[in-house]
Amino acid sequence: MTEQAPAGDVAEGDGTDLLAVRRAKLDALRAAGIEPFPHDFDGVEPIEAVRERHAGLEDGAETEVSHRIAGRLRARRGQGKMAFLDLDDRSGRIQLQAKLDVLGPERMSRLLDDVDLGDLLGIDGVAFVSRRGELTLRIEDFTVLAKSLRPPPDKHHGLQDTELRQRRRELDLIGNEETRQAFVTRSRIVSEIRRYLDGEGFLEVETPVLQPLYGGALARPFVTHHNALDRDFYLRIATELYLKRLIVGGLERVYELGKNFRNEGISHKHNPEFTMLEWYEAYADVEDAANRLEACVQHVARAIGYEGETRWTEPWKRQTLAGAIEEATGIDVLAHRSSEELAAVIRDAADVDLDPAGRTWPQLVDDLLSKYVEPHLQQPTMLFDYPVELSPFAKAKRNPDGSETGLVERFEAFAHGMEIANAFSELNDPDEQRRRFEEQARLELAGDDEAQPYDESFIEALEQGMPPTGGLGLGIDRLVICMTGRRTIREVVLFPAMRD
RNA sequence: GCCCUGGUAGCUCAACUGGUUAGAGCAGCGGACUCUUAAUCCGAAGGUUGAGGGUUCGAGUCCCUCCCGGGGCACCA
Repeated sequence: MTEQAPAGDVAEGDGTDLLAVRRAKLDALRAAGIEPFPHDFDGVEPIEAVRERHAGLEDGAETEVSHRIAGRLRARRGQGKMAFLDLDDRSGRIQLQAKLDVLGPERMSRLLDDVDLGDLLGIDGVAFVSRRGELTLRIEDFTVLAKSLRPPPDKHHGLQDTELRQRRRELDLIGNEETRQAFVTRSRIVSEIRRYLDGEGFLEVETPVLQPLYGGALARPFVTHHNALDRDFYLRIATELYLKRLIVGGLERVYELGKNFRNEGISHKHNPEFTMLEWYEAYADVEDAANRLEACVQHVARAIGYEGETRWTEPWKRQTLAGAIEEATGIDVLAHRSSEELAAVIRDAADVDLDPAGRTWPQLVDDLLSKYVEPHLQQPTMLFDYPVELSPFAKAKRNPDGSETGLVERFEAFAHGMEIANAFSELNDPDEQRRRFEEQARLELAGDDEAQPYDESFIEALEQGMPPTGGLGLGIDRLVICMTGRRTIREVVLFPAMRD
């Protein structure tokens, strides 16, 4: 960071020390009896509302309507005895006109000499439309609301440097309209998801972030330490197990929308902390979860006025996982249920370039999915019927004749080549759940370092009796990527993880 | 963790094959201008080229180490 200029030596200068120049103007305002950091400014109207009020006026039209607005000074086009300025607030931008014959020499000089681009101003002005058709407020009075002591980003190019944009997001938000739009949209997406679920009788709940044992997903956790208890805790990797205990407790429809933490690599679709929605619905199954996901996302897309290429509001494509893999690679994974057998088929497949050495059977299926299927799923798609080995918390799918399929009732939803959601008919047979945990332990020994730890208190909860339940997890950051047309998770997380 | 690639003024970008004093625009400073909108015009400024070392008569440019981004691989959602 740049050093602050020493106080005092700022009254005169050649203008090369940008910070000193701004501090000198701060002093000049105070010397003129103007408080540069006042406490409030009442009765402010959003710029967007001013625009709506005067929509349709002709070029050159005058009004007698006065407005009070507030925002950041973005540009100034001086003309001696008259000047145009642009002011931004969250809702948009509007042009201001400052005239010597309206403001008088004293206030005109304050506005043009002591106010800088980037300062926060309150404006009282009368609306008119310029000769060239721009809605403008003629400034009757103005108030400095906060002096800006650092220069703003380039008024035309904004802030381009990706590192600066993420480390100093406030500058990105000031300088880049698209950034502000993306985060406003993110906020609306989250609130519309809540509105939908609340309207469907779900309760929003909060479960522990610090957990004595992590679980509910396949991932490595962060570890932290509680001093008074002198023991380690894990930051949650999922809310799944606690939420299901609430279903056991009779809350029937619950959701939690919050941060999860996974100690994995960082990429354009992975941030160490990320926002996840999970909901659980008693007396429902995977089909109900699928229909509800579709309804929920469709509600959101309509509510935010989504206008991109993705067909959220049409019925989503649904197919089986095995079918999608076979379509893409010609390999029928269900016909080769051991790692050795599947590895041999993968080696023989002409169009498949994967090294199956040392991979377990579920890992191989996952490899095929991630490399040959997932990247091509641009439009919303649900893949059903996952192998039981990949799904330790999902209920088995049965053939009509009652025979085993080796599959579970589960789907994952994809869009823009990314997984965005994961859902299943929740396993509620405690003995079967215990066997799945033991199978996870076996996989861990076989080389899967992210297998589930055994959670006895969760088993006990299932022994208490959990109703049949449909559960779903939705990656909020990824949904926001898709709905805002951004390329990476860093573009939709305000302060993504970075080195110090 | 590995591979590739980048870091030049407050911001956005130039600078050929290693060659004079590292250049523009915006912002800032001084001046002109009462309907401009990337306002315009005149003038004067503004740089430890990410940091450190090396090669060379000479380094923004080549080499090494480190720091911080971006892309890819691996791992994951």
